[in-house]
This record gives sequence, structure tokens and C-alpha cells, in this order.
Amino acid sequence: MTNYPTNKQETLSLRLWLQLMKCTKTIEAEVASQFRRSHHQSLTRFDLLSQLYRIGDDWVAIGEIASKLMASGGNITGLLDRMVADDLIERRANPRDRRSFQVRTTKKGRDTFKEMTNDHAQWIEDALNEFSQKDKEQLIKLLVRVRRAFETNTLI
Amino acid sequence: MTNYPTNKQETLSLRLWLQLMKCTKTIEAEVASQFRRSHHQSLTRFDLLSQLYRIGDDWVAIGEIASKLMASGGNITGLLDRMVADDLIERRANPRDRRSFQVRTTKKGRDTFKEMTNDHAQWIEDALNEFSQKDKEQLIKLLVRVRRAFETNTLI
DNA sequence: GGTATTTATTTTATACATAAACTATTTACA
DNA sequence: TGTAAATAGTTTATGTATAAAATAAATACC
Repeated sequence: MTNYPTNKQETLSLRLWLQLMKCTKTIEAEVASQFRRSHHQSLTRFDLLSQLYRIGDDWVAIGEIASKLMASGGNITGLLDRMVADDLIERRANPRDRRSFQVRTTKKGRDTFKEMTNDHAQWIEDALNEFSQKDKEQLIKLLVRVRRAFETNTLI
Repeated sequence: MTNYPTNKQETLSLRLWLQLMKCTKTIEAEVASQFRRSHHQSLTRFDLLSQLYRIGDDWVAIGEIASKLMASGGNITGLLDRMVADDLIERRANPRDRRSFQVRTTKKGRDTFKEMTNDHAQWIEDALNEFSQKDKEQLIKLLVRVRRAFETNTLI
């Protein structure tokens, strides 16, 4: 009796996943709150500006950014609308394909992104400066392995 | 000329944080999508049911769960409303404090949680079974250290 | 015992996430 | 060339997140 699987003996794998999530959420919440306070911008917007920067701050099709953001179509329209309203990006019709639209950062968008990036890098640097290069490298290596394991595992 | 700070030389700390986020998001998206498919439930609901289970599936004040979920007040009311509507939890006035309300899992809520927990543990176990116990333990240790570093750093 | 403060929750407004249905093109190809 | 299929975005519906204001009851304290 009372011998049913306890459901409570957390395996090591499960503990690993829970710690991973907890760690990420803690940092993410902190960074997001800093962005809101210091720049009145969200992490999502920062992410989008990063993608545009990576592309070279040139005109890009909406679908291309959407895929890089892992944002599902329905979401991107409103996000871009709001960012256009705030003059961070501009939108135009694709001259070659009348189904398609393109966006690009404005000067204000680029300036905002630059400030956000600098702050962001500084916060992370400050928080993690106690770690040795070796620790960081090992952690990165393990994280990449975990992600790969998960990706290949779930593609089946 | 063209000698401005490139803003592009990602430090090791930054790379660590980006990999951490990428890893977590990948797994989280997968788990969330499985929960939706298999149980028509969200990660947030699973999280809430977990907290209730941890407490012993007894009546708990709404504020207490809210704090454990790191959900900000305004959010919890709607979440609970929907879960009550789905008969996963029940709500009552606190007999001792007329400002306060309490919630508790229903039988359906407990059953749902049990099924979700089993599936969840299985998915994680399957995905991470290639890792040695030593790797997992080390990763957990590092993650806890990272989180601590961040928590203490930002409390200042 | 009455008033100020604190506490518990809800309401409101806004942002962001997903999925599914829809519109307007473009492309493939018979 | 005409029609089916694919593609690009938007719209709609719903769920989840934040912050700030509102409501109501309990507590503190003079």
C-alpha cells in the first residue's frame, strides 16, 4: 500500500531542466525590467533590433525577421506596428513582390539599439565577472550539447 | 577612421547568456507545444498545479501562489478564472479574512497534473539520457552559481 | 473607538504569444 | 494560358505578461 510511484523523486535530468529554466528566467526578468526602466523597450523589441542590425540595417522582408525571431506570424504585425509608431523602424512595400513588405531601422532605432546593447553587455559582464574563462567556456559547451540533444531528439 | 568600438565582439559572458537563453527557449518551446498537444494546457497552468501539489493540494491563499509563480498580481485573477472554468481548481472565500480568497485543486486538476508530470519527466529523461551523471551534476552546479551571481549582483 | 496605513485581490490598459482563418499575390505546371 | 498550389502578411480569437489604479477589509495606533 501507499506504494504508488511517488512522482516526487526528481531525476537528475529533471532537476537539470528546472535549474536551467530558473536560471534563465531570473536573468531574463532582470534584463527585461532594466530595459523597461532604462529604455522603455521590451526584450522582444531588442531582439528584433538585433536581427536588423545583424542583417546590416537594410530593408528586410517581414517573413525573414519573423523566422529569426521564432515569432509566429500572427504576432509580428502588431509588434512592427507599434515599433513603427515609436519611430524605431520604417516599413515599405516590396517593390518587386506585391505580397511582401519590408522593414528597416530608423536613426532613432539604431541609436536606441546601440544604447541598449551597451547597457546589456555591461549588466551581463558585471554579473558574471566572478566566473573564470574556463568555467564559462565549459558551461557554453554543455549548454550547446543540451540544446543539440533536445533538438535532435524531438525532430523524430 | 572606421575605428569606432565595433559593438560586435561578443564577450564570453555575453555568449554564455545568449546560449543559456537559446537552450532554455528551445526546450521550453518544445515542452509547451507538447503540453498543448497532449493535454490542452499551458506551461503556466502546469506551473501553478505544481505549486498547489507542492503545498499538498490544500486550500491556499491566492497571494501565496502568485508570489511563488512570480506572476504579478494582475495576471493571476484571469488565470485562475480560466482554470476554475475548466474545473481544474476551485475557489472559495477565506473564512477568516474577508479580503482573501483561496484555491485548491479538484480531482480533475490532480489527475491532469499527474499525467502532465509523468509525460514531462519522460520527455526530459529521453532527451537528456545521453548525458553522464557527472555532466548533469556539474551543469546543475554551474547554473546555480550563475543564478546566485545574478541575484546577489542585482540586489544591490 | 475612529482614522491612517497596510494588505489582498480585482480591474484596466497595454504588450506580446500562439493558432487558425482569411486575403492577395506569385509560381508551378498541365 | 488558365487553374491549382504555394507564399506573404494580416486579422481574429484567446491566453499570458506587466504596471498602475481601484476596492475592500484588516490592522495599527493615538
